[in-house]
This record gives sequence, C-alpha cells and structure tokens, in this order.
Amino acid sequence: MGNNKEITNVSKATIGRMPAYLRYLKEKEGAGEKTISSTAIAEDLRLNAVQVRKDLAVISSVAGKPKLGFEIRELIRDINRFLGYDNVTEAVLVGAGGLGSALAGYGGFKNYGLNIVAAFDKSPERIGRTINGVKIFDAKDLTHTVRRLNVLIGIIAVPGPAAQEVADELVAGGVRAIWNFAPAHLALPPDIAVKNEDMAASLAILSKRLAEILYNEK
Amino acid sequence: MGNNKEITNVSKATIGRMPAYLRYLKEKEGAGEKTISSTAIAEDLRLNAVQVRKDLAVISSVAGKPKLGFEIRELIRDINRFLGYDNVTEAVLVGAGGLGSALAGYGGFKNYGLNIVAAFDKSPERIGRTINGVKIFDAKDLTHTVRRLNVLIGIIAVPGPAAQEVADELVAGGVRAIWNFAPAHLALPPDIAVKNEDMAASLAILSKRLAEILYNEK
DNA sequence: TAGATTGTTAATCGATTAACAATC
DNA sequence: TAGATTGTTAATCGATTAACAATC
Repeated sequence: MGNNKEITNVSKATIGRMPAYLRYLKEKEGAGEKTISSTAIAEDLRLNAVQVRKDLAVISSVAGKPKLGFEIRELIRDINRFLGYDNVTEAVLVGAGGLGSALAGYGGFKNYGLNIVAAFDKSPERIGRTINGVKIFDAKDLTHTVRRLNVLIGIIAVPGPAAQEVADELVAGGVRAIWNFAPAHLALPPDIAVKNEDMAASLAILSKRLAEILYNEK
Repeated sequence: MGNNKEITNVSKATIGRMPAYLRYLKEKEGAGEKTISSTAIAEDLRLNAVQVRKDLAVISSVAGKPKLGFEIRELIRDINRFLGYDNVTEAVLVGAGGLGSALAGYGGFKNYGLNIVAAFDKSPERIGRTINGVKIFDAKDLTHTVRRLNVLIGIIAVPGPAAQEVADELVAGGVRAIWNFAPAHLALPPDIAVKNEDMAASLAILSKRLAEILYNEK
C-alpha cells in the first residue's frame, strides 16, 4: 500500500487532505475540465493556495505550469498512486453489530484500497451469516484465522471494554495496523499503526465550535 | 452545550483529548481510586505529562496537589461540565442506510450530550420505520421539520453526491452545526460549524503509517 | 507583451515538550 | 525533612501563511 519513494516526510495533515483533493479532481474531470489551478482548488475547498501547491508538490510527478495550472488527469493518477488505491490491502473486521455491519456493508472501501475479507463476532446469532459477501466467523478463532489469512489490517468495531483484548488478539495474529472505532484507548507496541476513530472527540470539537458560534452572535 | 466561561481559547487538540481523559478517569474511579497524577495519566494514555497538566488546567476548577495529584471525582465532574455532557442537545439524522442506521441505533450518544430526535430518508421502504426509538421521516420534509423542532445539529449520513443538498436544507431549517459522515466537501456559510468524519482521510493516514512501519523494518 | 500562476524562501502561528522553581 | 508532583516560563517543533522572483 502506498509507494516507497514518498513514504517519508509527508505530514499527516497533507496525507489527510489527499482524499478530498482526489474527490474534487474527479468531480472536475467528470465535468469535462482538463486543467485546474491551485488557487481554484483552494477557493473551492476553503484552503490556502500555497498549502494546496505544497501538497500537490509532494505527490505530483509533473510540475504545474504558470498561467495554466495542473493537469487534472495527471493529478488524479498521482494521488491514486500515492494513496495506494491501485493495489488493494486486505483487512478483517471485528464486531458485527450496528457499526460493524455498516462497515462491512459499505462497498466503498475497495475504492480506497481496502478489502474486508472476513468479519468476527462472538454472538452465536451473527456467526455464520454474511454481510455484503463478508462472512462472519467466531471471534474465538480470531488470532488463528488472521494469521492464516496473512492479514495486515484489523478494524475494531466492538464495545469499548472489549477493544483492548481484540486488539491484542489481532496483534498476536500478525496484524500491523489497527483502525479503531471503539471508544477506548488501546495500549499497543510502538511498531503497530493505530488510527482511532473517536466519535466522542469529534462531537466534542463540533459542540464547542457550535457553542462558540452561538455565544459570539449574542 | 458547554460552558461559556471556557468557550474561548481552548485548542481543538485539547478539546479532542477530553473524552479520552474522561473514559480513563471513569475507569480509575470504577477501580476504586481516589486521586491520580498527571504522570500516571500521561504514561497510560501515551501522552506527555506537561500536556496532560495543561489540558487539565483548562477544565479543572481545582488545582492538583503536589505529591498527591488530582481528585478523580472532581476531574470527572469538571470534564463532564466542560464537554456539556450534562445538558443534552437535540440532533436530526439524515440518511438511514447502513451507517445512518448504525448511528441511530447506537444508544451511546446520549452519554455524550447528543439526542437524535428524528431521522430522514427518501426511500419509501425506510420512511415510517423506527430505529431504536428514532422515527424515519420523509426527507422532503427536512427543512420544515428541522425548523419546527428547533434542532441545532444535523448529522449527514447520505451518499456523497447528495450531501451538499442535504446540508443546504439543514441550514435552511436553522441548523447551526453539521456532523458530516458523507465523503464530500461541504460549502457552507462561515457561521455554521462543520465536522467532517472523513473515513478516507483516516484510512489514508493509517495506510501510510503502516507502509512506513513495514518499510523501516526491512 | 502582460498577467495569472507557479515554486520557494522567510515569517508566523499554534501546539508540544523541556527546564525548573514552588510546595504539599 | 525528602522527594514526588505541581504549575509556569522558555525552547522547540511542525504546519500554515505571506512575500516574491521566475515563467509560460
């Protein structure tokens, strides 16, 4: 996943903006446009134009042209390559409740280079069922199956208190990256990549911003 | 939601860490502990101790005591108050597909001061159904109903291409904050709070980190 | 050509971390 | 008392933004 050449020295912030650029550029391409300027991107995406240029410089194999801007088609190709969307990585999902089912049912991850090859749950009613082609296995076989399938990414969608144990089992099975949707902090070795999808944190930031807006207008 | 006194000058990063502190402190309280030091919190949550102290200074009504640390019970009370978890704000959800259903079905938002009072969808099979006590209404009544209910927060869980229109309707109905789960950039007035839950961005950051880890160990 | 747009260097901003005196 | 821990000031780090010469 991703490309060795660009692995180092790209900030998280820059990486995080890439999918938004990609969506935007595809939209423009769909509308029949051929080139785009950093100033136009910046205006539409509410970013700073210099920031856009620096971001594009990181991934672009071809420089922009003064007066013209960037080739949309080339940018799309380069971002796809940078994000590793052209070669798919396999993942397992743990927890097939509401959120887990939604994640398994969402077909769109394949476009993001992620393929969920198996799900796990400990509830007997769920084990054996299939969601959008993803079969649910017994969670007690987690470590073993992950190892057998040689999967590198684990997605955790279990209740908070169960998350640490699941994470340990995933790591024991050889997983090297964990996408954690459970409201829990995971203690893991430093050579395991973790991304917490902390809804409570997001909501807190949104709420505070709302409070600020309401406060300021009075 | 939130407390006027602390509205200004608290960084997003600090706000975002508060829910994690809260979870951690509740765990410690549940284990019967009375006080905790910033160094202990920092170690367990893999943060810097100075950062923890600065964060706590923002929300704490009582100073920590040298040698002893902080009163867990007081910290919990203060964080709850800071995050506005004691007074609930109402929200509507738009999109009752996989992710939308999962969000409606998740009862936990009430603990975060958020109450989903209605859902909307345009699919006839979904309209009229109820998920975990949340009734699904026809999306064509969105603006009208939002206005009538006086709701300030809208949650968007529709497919990307539909998101901008939904956002406009929410704003037309008087919503002041939007929690966006759709893979789309929203163009909105500056006095509307927006928090994008960009799964593609998260996944990109995780994938790059994984690639880096794998690259470094060879 | 003229001017829109690029890429880069320097300045600014914001957040994290280090250093350290105060104190229970 | 001694030392763990606090709160604060200063230094560092990282990312964003401003300034500007180069150029198609």
